[in-house]
Amino acid sequence: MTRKRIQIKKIDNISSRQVTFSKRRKGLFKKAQELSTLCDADIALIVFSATSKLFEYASSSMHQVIERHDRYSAIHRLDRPSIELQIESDSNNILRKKVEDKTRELRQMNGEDLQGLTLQELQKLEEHLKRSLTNVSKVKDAKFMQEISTFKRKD
Amino acid sequence: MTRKRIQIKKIDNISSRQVTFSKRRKGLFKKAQELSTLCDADIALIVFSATSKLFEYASSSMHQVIERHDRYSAIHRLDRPSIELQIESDSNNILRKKVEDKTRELRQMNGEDLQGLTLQELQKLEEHLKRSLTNVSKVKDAKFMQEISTFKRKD
DNA sequence: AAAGCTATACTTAGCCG
DNA sequence: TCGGCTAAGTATAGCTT
Repeated sequence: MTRKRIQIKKIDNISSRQVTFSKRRKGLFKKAQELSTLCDADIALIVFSATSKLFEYASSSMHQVIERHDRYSAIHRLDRPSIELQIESDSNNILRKKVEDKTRELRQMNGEDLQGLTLQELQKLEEHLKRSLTNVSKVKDAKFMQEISTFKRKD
Repeated sequence: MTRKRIQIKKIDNISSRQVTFSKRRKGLFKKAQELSTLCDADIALIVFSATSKLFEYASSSMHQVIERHDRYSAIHRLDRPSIELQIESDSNNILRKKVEDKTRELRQMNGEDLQGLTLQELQKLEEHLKRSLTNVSKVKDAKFMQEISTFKRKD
């Protein structure tokens, strides 16, 4: 039990340091991913353990965020050949693509980013939203009636 | 007061999204620095806001951590595929979670899987869909008028 | 050493000025 | 918009298994 408040300084005991590292690392990565989702931020997190093991998280792709950071920082680093060698895993690429697609779909379902769509696509989207709305309203009304009758029965 | 638990999905309201971004970003950076101190880890954290502003933290130097990351990636990709697989599976899990979240959100936007929602949530979803529909209709009508006038000009 | 528990510390969503 | 508040949600230190 966290029955004590701890000081933020290097933990002496090696095994409890490792346990804490693993727990807090997990928490940190979770927070990073939550921030990215909640606020639509692009995040890269690189963690090297004291034993030089690498753990990383990137909301889009590590390569992309680092490149973007470099550009933003306006630091000239022409000698970065190693990064070009990075071959993303197929599985990651597929998942990333999936996230990208669903993000775009959600945006359009929200009525954003519509300028690229054709008239036909817009009509289809409009029909889709009407059907969704009808469904949601139906379920909501049913729920409402249900709550009313539950309330009445209590009298 | 945090009197409610929130869903991890993009926050609709822009100003509360910005407030949350600023608060959680601060928390994330604090956690990163604590982990670094407690466990002697070397950490780099890069955050781009939705408006493309850069926020960064590095326990040593950003440049150094990125270089180290590149070296590690390059070396271990060649020599130690097992560690790469470990990292990949972490990253895959996060991506999978993201796909899952977005899939659920899309289903609800489609008017499916609504039985778990409260009356309040259903009302909110209904309002959301109405706003989206209004937007889409507006863009569609504008496009329609535009195409009509293009057509007329051709005669 | 790894996994699980829980009391406590910490974080934060929604509100107010 | 901003900074501060606080109830409620979440993370985790130290313990147990």
